[in-house]
Amino acid sequence: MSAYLDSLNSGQREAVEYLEGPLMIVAGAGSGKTKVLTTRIAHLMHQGVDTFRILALTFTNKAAKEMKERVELILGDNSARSLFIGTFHSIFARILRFEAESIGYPSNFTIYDTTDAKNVIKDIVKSLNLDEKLYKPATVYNRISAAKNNLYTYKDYQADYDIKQEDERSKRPMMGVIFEKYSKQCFKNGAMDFDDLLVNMYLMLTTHPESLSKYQHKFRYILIDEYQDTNTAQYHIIKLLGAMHENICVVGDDAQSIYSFRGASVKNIFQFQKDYEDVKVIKLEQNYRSTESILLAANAVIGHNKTQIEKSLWTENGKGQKINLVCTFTDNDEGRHVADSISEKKLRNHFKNSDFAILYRTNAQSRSFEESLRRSNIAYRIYGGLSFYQRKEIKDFVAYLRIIVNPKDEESIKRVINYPTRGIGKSTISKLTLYANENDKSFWDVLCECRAAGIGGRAASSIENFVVMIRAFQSMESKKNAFELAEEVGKTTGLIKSLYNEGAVEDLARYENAQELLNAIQEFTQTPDEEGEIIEKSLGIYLQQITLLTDADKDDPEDSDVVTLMTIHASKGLEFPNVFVVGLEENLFPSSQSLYDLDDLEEERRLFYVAITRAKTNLWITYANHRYRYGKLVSNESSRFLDEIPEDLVDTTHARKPKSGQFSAKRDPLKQALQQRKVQKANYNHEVKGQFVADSPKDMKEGTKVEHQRFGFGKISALEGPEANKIATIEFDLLGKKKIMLNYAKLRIVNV
DNA sequence: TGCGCAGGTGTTTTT
DNA sequence: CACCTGCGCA
Repeated sequence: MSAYLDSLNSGQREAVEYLEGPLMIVAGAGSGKTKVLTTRIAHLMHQGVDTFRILALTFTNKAAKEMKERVELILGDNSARSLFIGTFHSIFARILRFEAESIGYPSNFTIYDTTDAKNVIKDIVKSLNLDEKLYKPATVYNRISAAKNNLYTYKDYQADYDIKQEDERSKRPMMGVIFEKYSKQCFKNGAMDFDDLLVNMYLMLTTHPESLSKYQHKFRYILIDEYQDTNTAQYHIIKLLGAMHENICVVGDDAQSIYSFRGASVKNIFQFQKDYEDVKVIKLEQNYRSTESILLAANAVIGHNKTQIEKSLWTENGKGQKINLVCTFTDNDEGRHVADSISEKKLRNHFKNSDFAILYRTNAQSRSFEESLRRSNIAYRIYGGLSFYQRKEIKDFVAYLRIIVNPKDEESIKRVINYPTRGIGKSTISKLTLYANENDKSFWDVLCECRAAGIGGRAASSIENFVVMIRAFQSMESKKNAFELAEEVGKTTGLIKSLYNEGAVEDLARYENAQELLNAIQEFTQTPDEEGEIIEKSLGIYLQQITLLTDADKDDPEDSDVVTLMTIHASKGLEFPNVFVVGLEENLFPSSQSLYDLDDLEEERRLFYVAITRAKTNLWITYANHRYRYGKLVSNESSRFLDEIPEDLVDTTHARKPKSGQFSAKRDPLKQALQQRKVQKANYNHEVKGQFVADSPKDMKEGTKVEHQRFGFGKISALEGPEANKIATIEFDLLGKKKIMLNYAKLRIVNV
């Protein structure tokens, strides 16, 4: 039989082998959830299920990527590549690309990120002459988003009595009108925001029975990760897609539900059992990740929540070290203490940087740790925060590309029509907008006939030049690939040049970012796939992909060894040998916004539970008596959650109020030793680091031993295809057989 | 029209 | 503290 089943415990194995009919896996933290999901997919394929009939949905790209890689690893070949594994948003975007026209959208629809969406809202609030303090873009956006996540259209919204009451109470009676205008504007722009990807998927399925039936047939097996985080829209889509075969497997843990602010509802877990007859429920309660102390602490904390599914997580792992509770004077001391602890732990126990994670409640907390780590010469990486694609210079560049692909995208046109400066000012824009609205024309069409809109003189000729330029780009689209086109855009628009000319240091960085965007597009077009598979690589697809990428999706360099800094939200699903959970203070964690609502407070507690359960071996929990907030030093009480951890599990050596600077270890002998170690390590790393120069495909023959930049070492076992485009089958030491297109793969020959 | 500066304002969490 | 906005000036 299949060897991959052998490493599973009985519950896991049952979950993998129960293929037909609805299945709910209640999987506690660290109980091997990902292993079950990936093995299940591999098992399905092993049973002869076609890859394109399996749909697996996750919440983050990272989780999707890991799942794909692990399936590949189990199967030992690249047959996993055509699996539909991805986030709800990215998979639906992919499907909607095919189906968009049936609901009136162009297939090259633009995907608006939160910033784009807020800009549209800002314009609408202005055009309605509303109080911009009251109708702040973020507030309006959140309200609309919440409605959409519940599948409310603007019509539903306007008709709902309770909503109306609520908006009037908060003095925002025009919310429904803004929602309507926003929806119409996005549609007119051929654009969808994040929520629309769900809403429109639902709309498409419910209004086009033939499409619904197509996807119901196609996806014979559906798997949903983190089911406790699904919102109403996602819930209904899953239900629709799975209605024919009812082979829906959901994995979830109510204790880890931390996205209710995004419309997620734990109720979906309970509802699942009511929606289908004979739902098989399997609980995974053995934790393989953490020491007993860590697990006991986590269980004790979550025990303070009223609402939860009964389960008890246990482990066979040893008791392990006590949890370190650390109190410092200020947030800067907190940073220093964490950096020092990492140094010390590295030295004593020979951990790598990547064995450590610092987890915090809010992104703003990263500052003190960045400083202390930098000072201690510890490499780190912050996940989250501003994505590469949200930087101004990148958004500007992308806006041009978006216009080429989808000229209806008014938002993008407005963003760059006068950047770089070409003398098309505010008054001209508002004239054009007015004319467009009055004559029911798209902004682009009005640009094309700007003189009819009453524009003359210099502005008119500038606009005409702009239109000619964009049209020229559009006609290049069929002749050039995405990279060549983007390069042309950078040159012709003067975008690259304007960045280069600005001269200051940060401008140089922006210039380099623009170059990096070009590199990314180049890579997208040139390297069809890791395995050399060729799929469509149009500019339109590229643009739809990048909006859904976050900073966390960026690949780490192969040789990177860094401490991870991230929010607790972002850490879900990950594990580290050593974890610092920081900032355990009232008003911060639990957040000040959550103190007056039991449900909110319980969600904060679940968040703390998630944080604790990331740790495998060592856990530190820290807090500071004083912290800079808005530039002012404020004092804090320790978090109520700390009192919920049984005392006997905690080491309080550093928990008593220290004097400021107590933990700064200027004369620490450890530090000197560390310096030496660093030098050694650098030498050692040097060999590994060395520039990876790929060898020519011509020199590769059957039997040649090679090294792949990502896949490691292997041997070519077969060659096929024409001389100019040879495809090699390579047996990798770690990953097994893979087919690689030599023209695209980066391989170097290993001399034995 | 464009840029620089002063002042106000705000912090959860993310696809 | 850091970002954004609005205002005033060239």
